[in-house]
Amino acid sequence: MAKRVTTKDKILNAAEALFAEHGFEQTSLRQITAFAEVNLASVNYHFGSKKALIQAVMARYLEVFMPALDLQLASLQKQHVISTRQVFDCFREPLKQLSSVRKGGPTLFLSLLGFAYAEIQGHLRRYTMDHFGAVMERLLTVLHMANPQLSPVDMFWRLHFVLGATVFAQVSGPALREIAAADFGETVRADQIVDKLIPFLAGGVDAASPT
Amino acid sequence: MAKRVTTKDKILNAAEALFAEHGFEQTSLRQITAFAEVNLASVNYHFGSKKALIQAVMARYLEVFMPALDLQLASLQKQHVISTRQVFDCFREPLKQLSSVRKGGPTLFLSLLGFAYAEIQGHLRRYTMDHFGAVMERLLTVLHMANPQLSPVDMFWRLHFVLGATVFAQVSGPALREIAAADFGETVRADQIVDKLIPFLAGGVDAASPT
DNA sequence: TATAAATTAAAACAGATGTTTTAAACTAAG
DNA sequence: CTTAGTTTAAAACATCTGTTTTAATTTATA
Repeated sequence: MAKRVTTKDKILNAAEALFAEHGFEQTSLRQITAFAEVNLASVNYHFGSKKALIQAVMARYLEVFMPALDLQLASLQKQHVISTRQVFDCFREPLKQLSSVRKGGPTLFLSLLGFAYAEIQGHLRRYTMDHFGAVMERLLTVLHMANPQLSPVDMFWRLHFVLGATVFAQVSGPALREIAAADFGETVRADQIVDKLIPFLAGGVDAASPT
Repeated sequence: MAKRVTTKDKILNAAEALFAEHGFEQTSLRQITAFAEVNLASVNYHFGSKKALIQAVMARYLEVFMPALDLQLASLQKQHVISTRQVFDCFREPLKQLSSVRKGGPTLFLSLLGFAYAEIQGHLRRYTMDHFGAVMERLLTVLHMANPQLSPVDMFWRLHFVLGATVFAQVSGPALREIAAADFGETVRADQIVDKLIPFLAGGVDAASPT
């Protein structure tokens, strides 16, 4: 008795695909409903508003990712000596688990996160802090364990540099992959960007403090 | 005989201020003309379109910044041994020179650049490559001199991670500075972000290659 | 000063957006 | 089968966007 695909799910899936490709603000409700082959008004009927739809799309991933990340960080936290590299490697497994949400889930999630952070900093910041504030705190804790020589404020800034590089790598990912393929003849799968990113981030965070 | 402030300059100045604060797409022509106290239609009269206005705003800074950067890079290029840190330090002086364009010019320029890159990747990429492609090539050259162990494609990716971190630090700069002040009681001037950023970037680029 | 050109002003235009309203169609319980 | 509740459909709404048009005004030229 396979349940039929509900309108609500059609909308979520269409919105997710279009959001990940073009961003939230650049994607109109008409594009979504046309792609989902449902009526325009059904978005506001099922979700109330576009903003609520965006949150619903993000929630499907965050509810899987955040607890998994928290688990990894908690496990790492038990150790007495922690490297920055280990902290960032904590993101790998939770990211992989997003494949269970959907094929290509890890890449989709990172794209969505990139656009979310790029377009609606305040909005997402509030949502993330409200729902997953504990995870973020644990992240800062283990990062500080890995880099006790860094002052809290310097770590704060570097964490946001990290976010910036990550977000951008994802948002610009498709375009950059094309250029890399054309200029260097090296095809890079979307999920391989993370492999290139993590050493860079760890190197940045581990750098000597500014004088 | 101080020349009166022309409508064209009023528009440029108002647009620059609003663009730097809210981004290009988030700033409407009506906001600009209201702030500049000029008629709405005068934008299209003097510039032709909003896109052309954006380019005009950017050009005022790029025409000062890019040649100055090229000079720094060319000077560094004469040396036989170059560190990544030296490459990034090449940006400091050209940035400072933007104070001659306007008070707070360096910060304004970085904000504009951040929004430009975040919102209209292709558009700005084309413009930059068309007008200042030689500078970008020289930048890649010296970066490769500083890191001969990195493959061209890896350097390509890291350069864009650098861009992402930089852009984001600037776009999110004001908000982050507020948070840093509130949470850590440390006030950071806008131009000091660069001091925190450069060590991070150099550390990231210098990191060992991914296995 | 008279005339031509350049600039400014006000209004309308054409298109897109998120949202709401109203009615129709479907679905499930009594 | 009938009815009540849920869902879908079509249209209109209100607002905003960049742009164009037309006329008035200012500026500069001869």
